[in-house]
Amino acid sequence: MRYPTEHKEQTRQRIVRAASRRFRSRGSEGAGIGDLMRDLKLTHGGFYRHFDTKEDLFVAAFEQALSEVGERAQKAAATAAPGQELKAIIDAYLDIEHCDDVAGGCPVAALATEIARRPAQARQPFLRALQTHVMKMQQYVPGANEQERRRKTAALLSGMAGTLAVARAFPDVEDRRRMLEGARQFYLHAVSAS
Amino acid sequence: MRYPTEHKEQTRQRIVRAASRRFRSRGSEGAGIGDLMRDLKLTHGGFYRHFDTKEDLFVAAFEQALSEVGERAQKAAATAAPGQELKAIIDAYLDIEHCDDVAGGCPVAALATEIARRPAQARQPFLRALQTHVMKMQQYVPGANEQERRRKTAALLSGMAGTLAVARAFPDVEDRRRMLEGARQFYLHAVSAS
DNA sequence: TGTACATCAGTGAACGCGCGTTCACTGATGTAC
DNA sequence: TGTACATCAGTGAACGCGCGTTCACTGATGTAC
Repeated sequence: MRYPTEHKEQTRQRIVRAASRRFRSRGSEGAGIGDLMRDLKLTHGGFYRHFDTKEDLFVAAFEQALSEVGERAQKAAATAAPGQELKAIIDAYLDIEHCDDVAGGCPVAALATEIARRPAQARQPFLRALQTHVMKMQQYVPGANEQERRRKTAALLSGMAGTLAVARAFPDVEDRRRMLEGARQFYLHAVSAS
Repeated sequence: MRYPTEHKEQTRQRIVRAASRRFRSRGSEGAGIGDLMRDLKLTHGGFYRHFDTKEDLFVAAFEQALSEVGERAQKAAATAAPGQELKAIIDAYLDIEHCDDVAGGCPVAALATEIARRPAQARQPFLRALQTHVMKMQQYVPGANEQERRRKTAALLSGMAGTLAVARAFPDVEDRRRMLEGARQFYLHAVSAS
């Protein structure tokens, strides 16, 4: 059957959004094309009308997730009291709800190790997405010049991602809360002007 | 053929050490039993004389790797000038050689996301190993009381692991160096007395 | 001292399963005439 | 306006491959008598 003109693009977006959640929850190897398409009430064969390979989907899903996270951070900054933007970003990132929502959370915290394992050429789209994200975020980080702000931003974001990933290993929610609270103080102190 | 009494234990250790490196490089799903045993000049069937499942091996490999990393950190602290122990630990961890030696490096930086994905019960041995590691390290971190030192240690170690994982995604060694250098300053500042 | 048997780390064929990918096919709608 | 054909998102069987695990077997050495 033939579909309306915009139908294909809509299906593609549904695939990317669902995949983005599945990859974050289960990793790139743990999430299969068949299950994904079944959840969308489609069959696995149709997947290849939208993507050449699973890897292409993984890239699109990562980019999608990272831009979501970036927007959420900017929203947190926008609604913060003046001068409290960075604190708001840190608090929102190291939040228990973010910690417990792996599928909807930061893809760096969920997938960083898998990206580093890919061959160098396959990493390029991820790196571009990461660099764009850091550039968007560095405006909120204090520092003497752009380079310093940039490096602090990279350290802060990658550090918080690591903390979130480790906190997620703890089955007890109170353990996670304590770890996140400790980390909020730690990172807040780390970014304060020296 | 029958082997000397200690032979089995030696083989087991060879398997764990080799697996520990392979898991860190390739992830728990990317490293197969067949390849692993072949590298050790053994066949895959013999594996099950030493471990019931691949998961058991993964646990042993993680513990092995984390204790190696802990010993290396303590060695760095032991050879540092008085008062410079923590700086020595941070510098050794965020070192370009550590960054580029995934197989021999910190298993938290290489595998944290995979551990968080396991069912709660399967995570327990990893958590025990992590907690032991944090307890060994907290003596080097300043703080008003043990709880504060402990939380700072957890934030520092998980943060540095995240930074290392992200740095490894960059194909260019100078990019990695810059990121590590920025992070060293960041974490050094973060742990300094407020 | 000699002999028969037990042990058990390691071997390698085989099994079962999941998964990414391919491909011939479907059928509703758009388009050409 | 009507008709024949083209399009193409989606279907579902099939393929190939890798991998974790099982299992009957091997054979050198230890042990019992």
